[in-house]
Amino acid sequence: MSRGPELIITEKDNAARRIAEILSGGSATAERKNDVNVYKWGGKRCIGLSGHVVGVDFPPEYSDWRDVEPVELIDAPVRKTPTQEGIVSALRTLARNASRVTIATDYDREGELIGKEAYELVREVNEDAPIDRVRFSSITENEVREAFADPDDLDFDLAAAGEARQVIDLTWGAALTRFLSLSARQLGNDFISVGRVQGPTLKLIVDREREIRAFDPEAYWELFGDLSKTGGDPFEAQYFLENDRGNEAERVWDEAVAGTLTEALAAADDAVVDDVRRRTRTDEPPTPFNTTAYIRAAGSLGYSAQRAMSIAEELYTAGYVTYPRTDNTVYPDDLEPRELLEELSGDVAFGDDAASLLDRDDGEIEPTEGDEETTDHPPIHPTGDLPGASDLSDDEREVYELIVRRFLATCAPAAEWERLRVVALANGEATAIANEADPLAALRNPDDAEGTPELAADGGLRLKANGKRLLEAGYHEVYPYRSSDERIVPDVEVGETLSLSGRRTEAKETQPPRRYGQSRLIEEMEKRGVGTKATRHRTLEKLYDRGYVEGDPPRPTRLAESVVEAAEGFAEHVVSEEMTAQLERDMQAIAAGEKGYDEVTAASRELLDRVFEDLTESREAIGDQLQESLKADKTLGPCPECGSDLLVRQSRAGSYFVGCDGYPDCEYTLPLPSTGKPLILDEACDDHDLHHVKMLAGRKTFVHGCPRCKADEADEAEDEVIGACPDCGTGAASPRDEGGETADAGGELAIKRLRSGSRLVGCTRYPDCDYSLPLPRRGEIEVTEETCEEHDLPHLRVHSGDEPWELGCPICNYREFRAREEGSELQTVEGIGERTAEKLEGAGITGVDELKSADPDDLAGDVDGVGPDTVRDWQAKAD
DNA sequence: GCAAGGTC
Repeated sequence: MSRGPELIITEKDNAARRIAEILSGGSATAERKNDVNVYKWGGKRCIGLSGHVVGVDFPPEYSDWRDVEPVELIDAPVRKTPTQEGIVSALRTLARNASRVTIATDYDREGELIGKEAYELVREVNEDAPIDRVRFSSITENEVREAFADPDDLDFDLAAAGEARQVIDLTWGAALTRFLSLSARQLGNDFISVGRVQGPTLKLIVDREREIRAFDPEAYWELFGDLSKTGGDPFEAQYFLENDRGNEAERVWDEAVAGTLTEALAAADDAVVDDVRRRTRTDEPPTPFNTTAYIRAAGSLGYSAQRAMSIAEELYTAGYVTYPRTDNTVYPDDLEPRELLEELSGDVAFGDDAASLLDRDDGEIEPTEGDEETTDHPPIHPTGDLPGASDLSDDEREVYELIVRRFLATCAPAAEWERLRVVALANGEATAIANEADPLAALRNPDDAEGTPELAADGGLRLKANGKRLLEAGYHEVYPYRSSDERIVPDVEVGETLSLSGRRTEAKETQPPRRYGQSRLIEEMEKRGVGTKATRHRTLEKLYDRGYVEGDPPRPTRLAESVVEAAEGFAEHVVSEEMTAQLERDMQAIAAGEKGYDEVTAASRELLDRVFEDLTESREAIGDQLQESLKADKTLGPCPECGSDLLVRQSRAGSYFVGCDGYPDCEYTLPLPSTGKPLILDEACDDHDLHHVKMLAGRKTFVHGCPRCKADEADEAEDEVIGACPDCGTGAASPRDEGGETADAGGELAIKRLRSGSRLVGCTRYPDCDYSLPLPRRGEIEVTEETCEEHDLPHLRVHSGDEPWELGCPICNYREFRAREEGSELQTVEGIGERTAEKLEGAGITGVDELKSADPDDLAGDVDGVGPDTVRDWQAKAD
């Protein structure tokens, strides 16, 4: 047996570094091998993989989509090949002379499989060294030491469960994806994919869209009035009816009854308090963050799921927060909340709040726990290493504070609310009139299957008001992301008379269910067991990339509907969450030794064989349907010249425009705005029968409308001259170019409207002179009497929204705009956020070039809270 | 070029 060093293998570099630190007592040194860190101390080496370093795939003879029938993939062999050559070869080199190997990958099923992959790579070069497995769910001194003191063996059954999943996912995914793509002749980048996770996720979105489309709105009425004590503030109360089962109804489903009740309400000047109920309610602090809860909270701050995960990843690699991909909602025993709170109390933003939790009278700190306790990683929480003032961008800072405050909240006391419910009976004529109405009709909800309930004994017209008051702010003191708004209803007594004013009846309609937002979808996926903490947000991204959903909240395209329909008809399994559930059961059975890998994969292949029997017969019909949908997703409406369809197309340069399906016979086109990606809306133009277009461009998203209307408006609009062109007009200072053309060619500046919908101030001699200044897309532009002395141009005023705003001189405006852009250019440097950029601008640094050429010591003297080293750091990063 | 699952 070899007497070489002992080798420890982890799932990722970060874990390798920390484990080396713990086991070596801090003496480990790092060394690069093939771009991989190897940590070294005494007779030990520790290397981190990068998740799976080998992948499953078919042999190369199956790689041509046209040569191989998709059905052949079902029984094709599946191989494992290295996908991370550098890491694999480093591992082989280290393993060759290792005397012992310890697998320390993550403590979950996928970690066991990654461990087995490492095991096999080791065995290829070293037949003898004993190979152990250690398991721990958080990388802390105690857990790691205990695990290494008592190592275990790899669980080959558990790893085999993971391998079964790999093979089943690959065969189903590849065979069906190729089948759909080939049948619709979509072979380039626009192939049509399906899989065990994207299938049910897409069906979830499409099913909701079907519900929305099938929804039939129902009219109803609600009545309100404002009550007040003498001299007191008014508070809103709502009409309701209560039956003998104690059920309350606020909605009136009959227009005539609503009319009578409105009359009754009008007849009352005051109302007598009939009932006052007061109770306190405990509002428990939130549970620790797992990935899904974190994505949801970041979502309510306006971050997409993708963005939230990438920021968390940054914070993790920088060492400020723990691993962001976790299912766990229970802190490990090792976590000392008191110590962590002490470390956090050093921060300027949340330090006082952290300290306030340490100062509580009862002294005890007992963090909350969620329902999900797993072995993978701890819940996401701050590490206690505080970032410096300029270490984070603004977004990173905001998200970091969210994670910190979530931790604070889990250590904070519950909040206490007082709920106050007041019921008042309208006085005067109201009762008599109200009793004329058929209150049964008022209470009858068409959706209520229980039938008509008995009425409460007393008639009349009753109003209720619900108030809530925060008695103990509790965790809200440290966690401002959940509403702690109060609704004040004053203290009143039974029998007290309140005056009634502000009576109103609101006509409403029932609303269709809402589309799922991104974080809501991820929550649904988790609830249904579809995907994992590390993949759910990526699956969503994939649906966007594949052209299955657009916009936010994601809306399915026609293509998505056709794919789901085709799957429902022929391969229901792949759009059903039951596929994952079944697989999960099989994996449990393999892990428990009750079923074999071969048995499970063979059964899955048989099922896929049967799917293909039906599918093959309908190949053409499915292909036609998919192609039709692909075209429908791009169709705006009829071409005015030839009657074919107008389609959204993309030029070779990448810009979007509207072109005719009859091209090249018909060359009709319309321009689209240059910013954003076009989304075709349901709404259509009455004049041209063309669908409206929305341009998706993040925060700059806007509705363009009917592209033909926009082009017509531009054609009809007169240019409005506002002055001389500074490049070629009267008084222009210098010769324009060496082509002999001189200044003072008589060019004038005019407000112009382009066919693409944008507006600008440009030279009347365009295209000979291309001087131009941008104008906002929205609002009426008024040319005022006021003149800019510097540029001899009128000030402009923009009328959009409620208040007109002053754009001022268009040249000055553009100059300010450019300055702002330059300022924000600073933010492209890692570590510089909005606030830091502002400070730098205050010191006269407005662009990256200026930053690079600045003297670090001088600049540090001019900017608060920034040292020369930080400046040098920025300068290095800006290069 | 297909999936889903790791990690960066």
